[in-house]
Amino acid sequence: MGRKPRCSADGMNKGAWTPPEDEMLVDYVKIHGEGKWSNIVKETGLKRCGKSCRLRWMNYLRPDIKRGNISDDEEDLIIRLHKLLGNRWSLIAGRLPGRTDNEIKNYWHTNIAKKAQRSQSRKQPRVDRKQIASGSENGAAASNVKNQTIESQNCTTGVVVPTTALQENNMAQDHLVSTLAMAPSNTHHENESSSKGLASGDNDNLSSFLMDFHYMEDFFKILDPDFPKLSGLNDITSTANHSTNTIQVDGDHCSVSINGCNPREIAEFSELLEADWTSNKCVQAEQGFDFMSLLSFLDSTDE
DNA sequence: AAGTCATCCAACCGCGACGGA
DNA sequence: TTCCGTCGCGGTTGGATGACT
Repeated sequence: MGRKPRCSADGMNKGAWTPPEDEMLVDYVKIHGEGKWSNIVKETGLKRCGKSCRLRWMNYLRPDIKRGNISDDEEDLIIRLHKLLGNRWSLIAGRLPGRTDNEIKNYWHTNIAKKAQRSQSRKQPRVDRKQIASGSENGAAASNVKNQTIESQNCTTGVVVPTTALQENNMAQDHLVSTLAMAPSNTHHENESSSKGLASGDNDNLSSFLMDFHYMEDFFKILDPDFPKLSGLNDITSTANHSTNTIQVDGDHCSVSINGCNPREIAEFSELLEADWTSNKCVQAEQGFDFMSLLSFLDSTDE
């Protein structure tokens, strides 16, 4: 694939942006809108590569950027979403209006991860980043420590609790809804969610269906900015043929079938499930979706 | 006051995905 | 189908700044 030369390779500026450069970029975006970043260089003479322009705009110049400290609520949301999505910072940022993926990523590494590290292992020696960068033996050891920390954040508890009892699943679903009740303000969760259990008799299908979409309504609301078609779940589930909307486990592979969703959305969602959920044993082939395991997964923080 | 250490965060880099020719 | 240009993402770096001695 033809890779463009690095920004520094053709006389482009590097480092911190100056106010005039910011101004040029803002003016350009005002007129032409976002995108076509590579054209900025040609059309404005700004000595920054398109990539750098995009980054500057997305992370700093965008008018809807929220400044200031991450609130407790936002931190809580980040932690929960990270459990669910892993290091998919852009997805997480999509649920925090005004926050950027870079900001959240930085916040995670400087605050949340640190908290986890402290609580996980007070015995670990302090990690000097310079040592890590040096590649020395000590640096390698420090790097290992760092990796361990990161792994500890990527919760891998995944204790699979056998969940055959209907009541248990209902309780789990209630918990799930409340656990995930941190969607953007445009969504809210009603107590009625708890009534969407398996008591309808659908549990006969548990062996083949991961879940019925009735039970995942709240979850999909959270995902809706990325899977917009899923946000119409109310419509889907209110119809009699909702049984055609399925998430199914076949061996180690998740497959998703959703009416009205384009293949790409479905593929992305399938990938999410497979990468983040199946790997954490929240779902198991031939056993259906295990709410209790997901809850264990969500709750198994390293606090 | 000066030097050192620790922290934060803006910016860079490499890679994969995607779309158009 | 292949190639190329572009975009977007996640990991990483390093300069600026504050805290500490």
